[in-house]
Amino acid sequence: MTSPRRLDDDLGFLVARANAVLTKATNRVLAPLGLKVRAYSVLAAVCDQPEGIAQRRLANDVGLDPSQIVALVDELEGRELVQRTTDPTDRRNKLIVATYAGVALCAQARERGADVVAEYLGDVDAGTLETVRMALRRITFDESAIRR
Amino acid sequence: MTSPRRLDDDLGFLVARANAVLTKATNRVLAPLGLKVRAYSVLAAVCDQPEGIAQRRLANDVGLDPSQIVALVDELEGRELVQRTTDPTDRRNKLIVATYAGVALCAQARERGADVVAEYLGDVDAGTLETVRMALRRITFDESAIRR
DNA sequence: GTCAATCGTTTAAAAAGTCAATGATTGCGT
DNA sequence: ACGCAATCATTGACTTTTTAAACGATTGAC
Repeated sequence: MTSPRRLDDDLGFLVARANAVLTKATNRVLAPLGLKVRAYSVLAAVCDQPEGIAQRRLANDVGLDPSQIVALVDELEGRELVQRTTDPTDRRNKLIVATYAGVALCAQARERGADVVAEYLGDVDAGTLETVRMALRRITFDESAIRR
Repeated sequence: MTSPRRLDDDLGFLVARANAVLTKATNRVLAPLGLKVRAYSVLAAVCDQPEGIAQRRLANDVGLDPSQIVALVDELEGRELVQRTTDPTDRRNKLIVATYAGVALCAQARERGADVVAEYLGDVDAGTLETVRMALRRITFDESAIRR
């Protein structure tokens, strides 16, 4: 009914381009920390769950295939940012927990990521910023929408 | 200064996840038209320039590497959705123009893409929707921001 | 009229995403 | 107690997307 008239009115296109820009810029500022956005998102998701999180849930939370999580956790574990232990209550699960160093690095990465966003949206007031987040969350997490 | 406390407060992360969701869903609805989002964006960018557009500018408009445009335009040209002619005023340029069929298919694709967005954000009022677009456009096109 | 720059194109390599299969482990039904 | 289906992490193969360097053709500037 209300198709966009021009390409840069197309929300899907805008999200894609914004993602490309933000990913590139964020990768650049995360490079000194030895992280890329994918590794950062995994680390952050782990840090969000101090009790530890199963890789399955991790994959779901960050929106990646479980097979990719393996390599990413491997890398974080190798750098001692994260610990991998088998869940005693269900030995199929591997519980991932962030180390002190992991939490610290994550905080730095968060800061730098926020700087990038501020670089582009610094002069946007907090209210509209939250509106944007809300819309994106709806796309990302809305269970009612038909997917798959 | 104001880092996100949790991963799903991170705007960059939200954009990335929303992009994944929208891309997947849009690819699905475009499949019957024989298009994917990348080809659609190229076709749409061409349709936005009825006088024709050079591939270089095309690459810039859709945010893809010029080398990718070659293959995408090749495909569209093979399907007669687009015509490629060398610019008489500058024979280095190739001018891309959409055919009738191209414009028609683009309109269909636009419609289907809009349907996907409506699926997720249908109950969001037009005002906030435009706010979201504005923010994304700022990220995508803001020349003042430090890039590259 | 030479030289640097720009264009489209080709090619190669890296990164990211998709998908099926495997072995270990669990919970359920019987 | 036992077998069966389901779930988990992991591996491997495969496709798509991204990134980068190089090339010949063409142009504009000096």
